[in-house]
Amino acid sequence: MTAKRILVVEDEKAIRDMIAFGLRRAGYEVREAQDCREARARIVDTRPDLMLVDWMLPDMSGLELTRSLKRSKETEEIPVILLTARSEEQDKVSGLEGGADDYITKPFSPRELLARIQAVMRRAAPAGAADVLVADGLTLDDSSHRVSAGEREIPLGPTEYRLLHFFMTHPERVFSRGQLLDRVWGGNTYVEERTVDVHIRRLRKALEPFSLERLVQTVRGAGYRFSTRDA
Amino acid sequence: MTAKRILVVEDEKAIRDMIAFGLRRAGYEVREAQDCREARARIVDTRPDLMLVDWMLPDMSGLELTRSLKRSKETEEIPVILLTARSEEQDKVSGLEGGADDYITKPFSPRELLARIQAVMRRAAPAGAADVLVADGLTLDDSSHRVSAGEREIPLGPTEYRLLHFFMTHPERVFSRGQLLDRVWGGNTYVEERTVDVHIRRLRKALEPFSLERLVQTVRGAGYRFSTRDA
DNA sequence: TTCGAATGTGACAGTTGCGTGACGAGTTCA
DNA sequence: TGAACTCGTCACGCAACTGTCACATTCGAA
Repeated sequence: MTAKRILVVEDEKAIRDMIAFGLRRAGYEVREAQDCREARARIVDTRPDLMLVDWMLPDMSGLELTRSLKRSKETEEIPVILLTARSEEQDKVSGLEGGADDYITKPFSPRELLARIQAVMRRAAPAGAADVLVADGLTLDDSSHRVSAGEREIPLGPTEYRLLHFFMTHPERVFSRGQLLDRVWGGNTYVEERTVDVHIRRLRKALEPFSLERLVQTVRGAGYRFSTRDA
Repeated sequence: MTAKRILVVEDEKAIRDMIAFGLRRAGYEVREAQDCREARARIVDTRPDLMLVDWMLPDMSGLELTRSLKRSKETEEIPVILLTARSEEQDKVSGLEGGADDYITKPFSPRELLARIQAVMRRAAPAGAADVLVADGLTLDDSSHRVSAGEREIPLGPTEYRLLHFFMTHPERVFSRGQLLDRVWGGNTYVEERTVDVHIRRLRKALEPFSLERLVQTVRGAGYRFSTRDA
């Protein structure tokens, strides 16, 4: 897993440096911005995983920035933690109403900051909805992370599991190698397309002992398909 | 087992939010009230399993509220934990005399709060209603805080106990390290995710002499799972 | 049938994830 | 006060997993 990127929007350089220092030590990749205008530029070119935004900024309040981010489809999913100087109750209320995911009052300990960041990021990762998928004799229970044929469990590696999960949630459809890389591996990984073949092979091999390999079908010239109907 | 309901009675919104936030992340259902009047309304319509009551409230002191609750048949069984700003011995004494089940001074850590809540709920559980969890040869008796295999008791540290308890109340499900930190350690703590591994290890080690370590299973790339079915 | 392109398959080396023992700091209890 | 716990972190090592390659096989168009 690559390092998470955090964008720190804070006008006071001293504070910004301190925060950045602490975050880098904790293994995050840090980008900085002095004001809202610069923040917007950074958002576009670094696509941060989380933002720390000071309440008081020279050009526009952090709250307004947050609000406007949450209004845009592009940016609404980026979690925001607001930094405020005083623990004014009113601020907190409007901060959360404005769409911030958490707030923290200065002064704060590095540990507290890290705790909030971790908590917010965890929350941002949504819990899956569909739980038990069934196709022919094959069952995939996502909550227990088990795949089985009847009573017998089928051991799968992480990638094979994700691949099968994707297929079972999108049955009867052909996906090109490129599409599979996007949706199963994740948009910004670069691996050879033929790598997909290998994992298809591994998945089939795991299904073989149960004669279920026919569920994973090759569509020559197009890609692969998961289907209960025979090819 | 459905989620336990906790009613938080605290006038300062900031503190209330923080507490509620932590409790929700730990899996509780949280209701909030700003003062004693509102608290009474919530008690009636939500029947909480436990109450957290601030000492200083605008309309009536938390102590008085507690006293009056303990006088009524309807409400005397609801456990109450008092929150106070200072750790004055005097307060503590009168707090407990007033019928509170426990007492915690601000500031407190999320884990401390969770620990007290669990302890109080355990104590409050009616003696007869054995909340004993069993899985294979393993028994966890929450009322006596004992874990045993057959006749032999298994010694566990506090964290290992909470971990096992959480697992046994959520069997057959995979939890990531992050989720475990949320639900076992408490929502706002920052510790390395690998710390979970170490406690898993300690738990397994304690179960080893009874060949029960297989109940705690690793799901590579996903987290850990408690299951009686073999991996 | 033949040939080139697409796909299947086994092996390999680098990487990652997890298990494990050790250690220092902080707590609790006698 | 000191001994016994407990906790979080670290470093090391192994086993599982990953991506890539080379070679084999299959398919379809001509």
